[in-house]
Amino acid sequence: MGAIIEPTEDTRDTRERILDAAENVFMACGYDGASMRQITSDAGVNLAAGHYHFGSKEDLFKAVLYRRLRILNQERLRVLDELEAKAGGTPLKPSQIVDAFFGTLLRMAIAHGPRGQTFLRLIGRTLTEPSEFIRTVLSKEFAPILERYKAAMFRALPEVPKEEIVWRFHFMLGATSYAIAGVDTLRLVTDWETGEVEDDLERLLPRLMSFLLGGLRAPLPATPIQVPQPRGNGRNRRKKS
Amino acid sequence: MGAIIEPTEDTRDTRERILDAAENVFMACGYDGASMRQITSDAGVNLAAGHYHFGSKEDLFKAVLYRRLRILNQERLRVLDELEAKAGGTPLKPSQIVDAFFGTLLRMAIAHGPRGQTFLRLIGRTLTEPSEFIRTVLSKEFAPILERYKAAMFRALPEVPKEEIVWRFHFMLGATSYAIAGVDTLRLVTDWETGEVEDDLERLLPRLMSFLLGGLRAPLPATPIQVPQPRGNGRNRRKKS
DNA sequence: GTATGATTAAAACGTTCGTTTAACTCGATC
DNA sequence: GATCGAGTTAAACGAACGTTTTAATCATAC
Repeated sequence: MGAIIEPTEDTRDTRERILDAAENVFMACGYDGASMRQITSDAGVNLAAGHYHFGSKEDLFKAVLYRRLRILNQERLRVLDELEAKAGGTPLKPSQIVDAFFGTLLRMAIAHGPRGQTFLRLIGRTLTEPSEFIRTVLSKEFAPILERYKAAMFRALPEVPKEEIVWRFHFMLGATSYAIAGVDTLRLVTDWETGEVEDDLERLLPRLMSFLLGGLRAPLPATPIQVPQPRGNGRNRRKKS
Repeated sequence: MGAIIEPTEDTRDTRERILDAAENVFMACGYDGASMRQITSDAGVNLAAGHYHFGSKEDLFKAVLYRRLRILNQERLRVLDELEAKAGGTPLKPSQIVDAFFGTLLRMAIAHGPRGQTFLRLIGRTLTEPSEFIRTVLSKEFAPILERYKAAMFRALPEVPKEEIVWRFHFMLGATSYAIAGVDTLRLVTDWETGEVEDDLERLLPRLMSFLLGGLRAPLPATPIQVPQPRGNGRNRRKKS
């Protein structure tokens, strides 16, 4: 403190102001529903400033995604690296991998406060938008991460067919994205007895983790045509009831 | 057959042609991304026909949702009624309830062919669109169904806190919606070894059901601050590892 | 002070959107 | 065969959109 001016709403960089406003509007309205006019208006800057700093609406959307996604996925890689280093050559436990991927996501969102949660919901929405350029963005940013985590999961569950693991990872992604993105939707549908969203986000982590691990460890479905399995297929297949 | 003309693309009702085209476009582009011009053009009808038959874009979207959602949810109620009638007064098994809700969804989608799958993905997308009028539509259509299923679930799992059940139902909804809506998104991200979508939809059901039930039955998370429970609070609270 | 490069501001461009209007077609009804 | 109403068509409306242009502003270096 002293001579340095605090980054208040009025002194923050125009670029960041636009990014923050865009994050909000894109989350609330979706990519197509958001307009540059509303974004720049919310940010308190001129309409042309958006194009001056980011070029186009598409590039602004990319910038919004990249800003936090890059940090998140770097952290995801770092945590996985650290776990694997500690484990030496032995495979990780599935719970460790799940926590490294989904736990990191939620912990970072919590750490970033309301903005983190906004971004969380934006991601949840974005993953269901099949627009061409959005898929390209997601593909480029997620592909290396998912490859690493897939590999770790294959090593952790050698007796489970890879196809099943991939599907279950997909299910876990869905449960997580949706749990965050759709909170208000379903809150409106049914008057369930959940508290405030802010409180919930911290309680959500253990809840979600339990669910994800339960699903991941569930007995494999009785496949009508079983993919030829080399060996050792009969383990960890019992459920409790 | 004979004098009756088959409902081909050219003889079907204008209304239905518009509904089908709208279903496709809304699924592919989202509500905001879709335009009346593209919908009516795909349907091979005049632009004004859309407004003549449905009034507005909003009402067209509602009509698209209602057309199948009504049937789906009626069937969901019917199945649940039938199960509870068979069970007499005893609570249902959780697996029965999950299958009645999510299994009915997937089976109906399979039964309706490609159109069923399109609708499935449309629903998956729609549930993450927090637009005001969409939430109203979903609320009105889903509220009674969810109340019935929630009640059945509470009866089936009397020892589990209701809050946890609701959350896990939420997670299950997410895993399901996303598993369908996001298939292509993630197929692009990672080159996982899944076959064709059409084949997958039938294999998806047992896979998804295993995952959902595994998550539903997972040990409850170790809650740091337990909500005051009237009685019988000490059971099934252990995590397994 | 003046020149310079980066940023902001206001205004307009062309396009596309949802929606409406008005004319038109056509089969059924009397 | 004139009437009428439901359905269809072409054309246009005003608004909102992304984007561009042009001028004004500002700090900084000479």
